[in-house]
Amino acid sequence: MEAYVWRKLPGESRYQMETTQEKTPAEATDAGIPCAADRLLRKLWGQWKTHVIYVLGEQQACRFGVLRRRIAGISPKVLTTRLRELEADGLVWREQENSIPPKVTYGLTKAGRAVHAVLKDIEQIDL
Amino acid sequence: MEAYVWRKLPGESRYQMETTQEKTPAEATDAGIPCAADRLLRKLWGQWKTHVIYVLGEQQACRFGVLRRRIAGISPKVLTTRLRELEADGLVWREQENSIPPKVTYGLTKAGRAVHAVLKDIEQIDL
DNA sequence: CGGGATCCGCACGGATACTG
DNA sequence: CAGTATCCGTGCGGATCCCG
Repeated sequence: MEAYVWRKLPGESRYQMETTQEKTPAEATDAGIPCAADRLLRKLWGQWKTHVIYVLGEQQACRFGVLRRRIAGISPKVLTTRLRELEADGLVWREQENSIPPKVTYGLTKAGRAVHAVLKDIEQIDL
Repeated sequence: MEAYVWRKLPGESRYQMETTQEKTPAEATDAGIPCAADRLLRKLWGQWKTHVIYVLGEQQACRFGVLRRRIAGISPKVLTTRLRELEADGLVWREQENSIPPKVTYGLTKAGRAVHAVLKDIEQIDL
């Protein structure tokens, strides 16, 4: 592998490079695999997500307003969005009581608690 | 906590809400702490980063071109950027040989190997 | 080979206002 | 209370070209 041709031809000002396609089947296929860890970590991308998991992990359940107050600086819109994403990813459940005033409670699913545990582990390791 | 006043005044069409500032000092301070796990995970945000760590983790050291070929679809510019970020975060080292043709080698630092291990762990857990 | 320089689109997050 | 609706700036990633 790693063979190539690279030279400055006489009379040319620029260098020329010709790669001789030496990609092995292995090299061609073993790329592109979105690794398992990546799938999980992507669910935690974006601001606030880990923070939400943390707060929800400490309590059993939590209402929107409490969450919002415990996560200083987050706007309601963003908090809603993050919660919806986490819910779609199966990490968070949502329970709505159609009363006046409205009352919505959030909590971690089993998967969510697993992620919370992972976060705790990572926190221990740190660097 | 969680006390509030909320009512529809006679003659008004909209509801009124007055929050009585009930934030406890605890609630006010325990937010905003960027948790340790977050610090580490942020280093892995953005596309390709975990992939780069993976590939570098499997070999001891790796040249730019090889890396590029093993990560299908990444552009050289983006790969460079990611590598520079990982280097700045202390996860990757870089060794340059000022020859013609240039020859640059990358590898994981101790911290990088730790992260690689974490990735492997997460992969096991998955969901 | 291993990049740097540039341009460009758009998704993401923030701010503000409104509502049943 | 627990959201939606709207606007808006920027940052990230991709594409392209260049270079010793």
